[in-house]
Amino acid sequence: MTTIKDVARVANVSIATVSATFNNSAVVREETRQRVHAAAVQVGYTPNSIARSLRLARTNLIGVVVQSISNPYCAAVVRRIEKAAANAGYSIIICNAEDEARSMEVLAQLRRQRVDGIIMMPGSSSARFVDLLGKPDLPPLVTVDQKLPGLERDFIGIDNRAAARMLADYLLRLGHRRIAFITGEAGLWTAEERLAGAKQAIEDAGLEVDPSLFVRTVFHLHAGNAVAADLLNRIDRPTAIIAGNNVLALGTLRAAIDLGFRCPEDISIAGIDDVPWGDLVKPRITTVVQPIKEIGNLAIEWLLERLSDGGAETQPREQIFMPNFVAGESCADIR
Amino acid sequence: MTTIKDVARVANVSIATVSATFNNSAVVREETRQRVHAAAVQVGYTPNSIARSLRLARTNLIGVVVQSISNPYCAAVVRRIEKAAANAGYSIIICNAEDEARSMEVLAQLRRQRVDGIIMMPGSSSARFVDLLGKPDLPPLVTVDQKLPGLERDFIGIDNRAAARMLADYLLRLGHRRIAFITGEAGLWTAEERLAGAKQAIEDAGLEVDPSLFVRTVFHLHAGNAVAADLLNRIDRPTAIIAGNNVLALGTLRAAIDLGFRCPEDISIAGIDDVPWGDLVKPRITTVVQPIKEIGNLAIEWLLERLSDGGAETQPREQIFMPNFVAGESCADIR
DNA sequence: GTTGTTATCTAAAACGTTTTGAAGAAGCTG
DNA sequence: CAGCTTCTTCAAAACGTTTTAGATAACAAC
Repeated sequence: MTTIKDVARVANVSIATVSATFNNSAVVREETRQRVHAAAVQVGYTPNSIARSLRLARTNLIGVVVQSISNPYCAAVVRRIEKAAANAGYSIIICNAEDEARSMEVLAQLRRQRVDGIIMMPGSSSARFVDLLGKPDLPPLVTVDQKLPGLERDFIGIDNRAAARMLADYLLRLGHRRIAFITGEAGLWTAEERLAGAKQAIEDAGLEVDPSLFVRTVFHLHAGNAVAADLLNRIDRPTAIIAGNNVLALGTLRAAIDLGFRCPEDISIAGIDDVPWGDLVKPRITTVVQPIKEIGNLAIEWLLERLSDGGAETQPREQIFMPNFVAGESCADIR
Repeated sequence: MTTIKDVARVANVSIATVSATFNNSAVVREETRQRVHAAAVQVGYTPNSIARSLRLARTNLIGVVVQSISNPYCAAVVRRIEKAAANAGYSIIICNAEDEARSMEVLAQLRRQRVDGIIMMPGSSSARFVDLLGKPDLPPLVTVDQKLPGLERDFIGIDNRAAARMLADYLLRLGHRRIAFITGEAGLWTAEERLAGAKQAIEDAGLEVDPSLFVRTVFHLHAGNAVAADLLNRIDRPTAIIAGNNVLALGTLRAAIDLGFRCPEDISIAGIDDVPWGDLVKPRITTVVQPIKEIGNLAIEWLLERLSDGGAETQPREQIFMPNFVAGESCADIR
């Protein structure tokens, strides 16, 4: 692989001049600039970012940590992030961190690689993990989606209470009185918030919440399936089910169909989070969707601000987007 | 950020010894090793991969180029790749390359970053692009999914003719005689192969192929929707439609439902490629699925072989996996 | 006492850049 | 012509590692 030295030799200048030329420094004479460029083409020179990074102590790399890139919500956000990052001259290293142990490894690895910053969609929220993320020796870090209690870092997410409330209110207006809610693991911020939002909406409507209708599972496909089946098999089954997650919504729908229920005639279903090509599922599921584009863009914007001079010192910021209600065909009017 | 020098000073050894310690060299005395480790902890040392990469001329980075990470098929493959790469001590830089111009930029960027290798799922197949990919100054490269004509590089894909043929044969056995086929852009290898496979199956059954039933579109959601609607609105509409892609299959299903057709009673639909949580769509679409896990693992395996000593010289290899037929509920028996 | 051998450590060079301070040339001013 | 600017180029140092060739010490063998 050819280096700046080869170019310098062929162009008959010093390596400093070649460097200046490639960095568009104004001081190099036009004629020299052309000679250098010609030489670079001749020897097939490609600048070495590694050497550059070492010298500048800046890699133009951003680490992106997600639970699984095959989760379509993550993938959509990552795509926005990659796009915005590329525009700003940054590349992204993507890391799947299924569990906490792997998350720790991944963070250590990113530190070794001297990424300039990290965007994380956390999957776990243990104290030890929060501790690690809070350490000042980690590069600038923006957290997305899952808010970690006690973590003093930039955070971007949605109003999960409002999201659940929108769906509950909608169902209440349609006349539903027995509304079930399936949510994710205890301790996960989004799961808790969504649960609280739904409960609040029901209470505000002057109804009594039936705790047995509020069930937990893991944010995973087949788990949702089983839990939904349980709900549907009850004698006093609910007339509507809100799923706390896109995957759970589909799982619930599938369970209902498999048990011979029609949606929305026999059971109404609504979900939080978009599902990819959700508008192709029949019936179209009523849902609240996150502004993924804005979330991805803002994550990069904030991170780049922190990377700029003086950006490191400012207080942690928080942006809570309002999700959008999108009516589908999965909820029946039973008034 | 602390360096090897700080560790050396605190441990009262030379930097060479620190380096040897961290690289588990056998020559360093046990007592020294412990002193070094203690010093490293004390000063909070994290090795600098950048410096290491510069010295070793090896980055342990792999570039992964996809059209869009939000395509679920890509995401699934990328996830396998990331996992396998991480196991082998490699990180991946992910790049979205929607069009050819962007692909070129991305490749130049990866070259500057001195990635050790590249895995690419190409979106375009122009001669200029193939030319660029064939250049020997590119790092080792494994192409996946889309085979580029005339490119002398490792390739991993599926037997697309067989995939289309499986579906066509299945529909023929069910009594269908007017079978339509929606495929992607002309010139794309997968699209052409699938088309050819379907045609062949119909001819082999002694039937005449009606060219007007073989239509093209872009591998994109709403395009598929429109094309499918066209087919369904014909007087002599087909009794079955094969979609050349997961997204097209869903688009076709949606178009059918929107036009008031029932699937499979009024129209049978089958597709190539899995769709994420495809088993949640009602009716479950009959499909052939790719062995994504095997594809991802093999891509890394081959790439790592090329990175090892002498791996660069071996002839380009090709692995064509056989996809798996998975019957759903979307095709009617009309015998 | 010389020579080898082994075990452990180190100084210095190298990897490919960017940047700094200086130097040479050319042009202008007085 | 001396002195001052301005323009352009360059040598050398630095970034943080790994590796090579050698140094030192301890010990054994002759």
